[in-house]
Amino acid sequence: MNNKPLLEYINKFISLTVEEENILLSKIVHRNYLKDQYIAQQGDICKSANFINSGCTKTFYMDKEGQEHIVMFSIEDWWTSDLGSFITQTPGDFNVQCLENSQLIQFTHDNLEELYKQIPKLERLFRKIVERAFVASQKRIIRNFSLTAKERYQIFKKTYPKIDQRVPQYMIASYLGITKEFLSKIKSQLIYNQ
Amino acid sequence: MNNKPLLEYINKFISLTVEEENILLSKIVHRNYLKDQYIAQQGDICKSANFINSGCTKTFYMDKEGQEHIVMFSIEDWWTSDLGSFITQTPGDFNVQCLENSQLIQFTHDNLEELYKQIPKLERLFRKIVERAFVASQKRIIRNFSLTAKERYQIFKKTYPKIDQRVPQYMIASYLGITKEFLSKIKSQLIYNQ
DNA sequence: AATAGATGTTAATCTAGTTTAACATCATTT
DNA sequence: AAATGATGTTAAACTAGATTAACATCTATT
Repeated sequence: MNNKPLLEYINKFISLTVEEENILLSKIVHRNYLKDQYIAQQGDICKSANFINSGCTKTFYMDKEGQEHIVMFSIEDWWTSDLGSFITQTPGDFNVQCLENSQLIQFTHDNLEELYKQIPKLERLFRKIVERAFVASQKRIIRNFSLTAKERYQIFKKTYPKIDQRVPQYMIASYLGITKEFLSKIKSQLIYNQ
Repeated sequence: MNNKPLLEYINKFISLTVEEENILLSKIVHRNYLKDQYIAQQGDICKSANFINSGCTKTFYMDKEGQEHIVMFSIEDWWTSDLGSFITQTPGDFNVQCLENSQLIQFTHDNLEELYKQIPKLERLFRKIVERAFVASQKRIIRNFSLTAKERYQIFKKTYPKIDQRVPQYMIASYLGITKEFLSKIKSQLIYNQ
C-alpha cells in the first residue's frame, strides 16, 4: 500500500492537511493488473481514473478496419483512463491496456465526486492536471501537421526516452501515426546519417 | 455590456449566488476587437482567457517555413486563448486572431486567480471546460490518424456547419491539415458523387 | 533443440496528398 | 469601370508514407 508517490505528486500542485490526506486515502483503491489486462474498454463506461504507482499502459482506439491507433502511453507518476468516458459516464471511444504488470491507485467516479465535495481544493488539482494534458494534446496536433514522421520520432525519443525503451517499436509507430515498416526505415536512415 | 450569455453559459456547469455573480462581473473586462486584430501572439505571454460574446477567432501556429496551422476556430459561447501560455504565464506557441469584429469578455490571469480564491466553485467550472476541450482534442488526434482527408472534411462540416460557412476555405484546409488545392478537389468529388 | 508466436527489417509497388503554376471569380478601392 | 488583392479551381508532376510480401531475429513453451 504505497501511497507516497501519489501524495508527493499531489503536493506539487496543492497542499493538503493530514486530515485531508486521510480522507483522500480512504476513498482510493489499490489494484494490481497483469500485463495485457484491460483497464477500460471501447464501448464500456470507464469506471476509474488511475494513478500509476508502477507499470505502463497504452490508450488506444480501434478503427472499423481493426487497426489500433495509440493516443497515449502512461507510466509511473502519471494518470491513465479513458477521460472522456470517465467524466461523462457514457460508453467510451478508447481502450486502456497494461503493457506491463501494473500497480494502480484507482479513483472511481463516485468517490472522486465525493472527494470534490469534501476537499474542494481537489478541483484545482484536477483542473491543473487536465490543463497540462490539454496543452500537450494541442501541441501534438501541431506536430503531426507541421513535422515529418522522422522529426516526430526524434522528438518522441528525446521527450520520452523511458517509454521509447520500454515499448515495442510497432506501438511507437502507431503512436506516431505511421506503419512499423516506415518507422524501421526511418531508424535505419538515422543510424546511417550520424 | 451584455453579460447574459456568459452567465447562462456558466450556469450550465455550476450555480452561482447573486453575490458571487457580482464578484465575478467585477473582475471581467468587455473588449471589442476588429477583424484581423490579434488577441495573443506566438512568443508573447498570453494575457487573457476570453469568452466570445460575438465574433469568431482562429488559433494557429506558424511553423519555421512560415506556414500557418490552425488548431481551433472559436465562435459565440465558446472560449479563445492560448491556454498553454495563459496558465503557465510563459511565452506561447500560438497566435489567436479575430476573423470578424468580435466582442470578448476577458479574464486576466491575476483576476482569474483572485476569482478562484473568492469563488472556489469556479475551479470546478474551468476543470469541466478544460476536460471537454481535452476530450475533443484527443478525438481529433484519432480522426487525423484513422480517417482520410475527405472523411475528416465531412465530419467537420457536420460538426461545425456554422464555422464552415463563416470561414474561408483555405483556413478550413489548414484546420484539416491539408492544402487548399486538395480541399478544392475533395469538394468537387463530393459534388460529383451525390 | 525444435517449434511457434511475437517483433523487426528490407525492398518493390502503389496512393493520398503536395507542389507548382496558370487561371477564374469576387469584393473593394480608386 | 479598371485595377488590385483576396479567395477558389484545375491539372500535371512529384513525394512521403502505405501496402504487400518475404525474410530475420528473438523469446517462450513444449
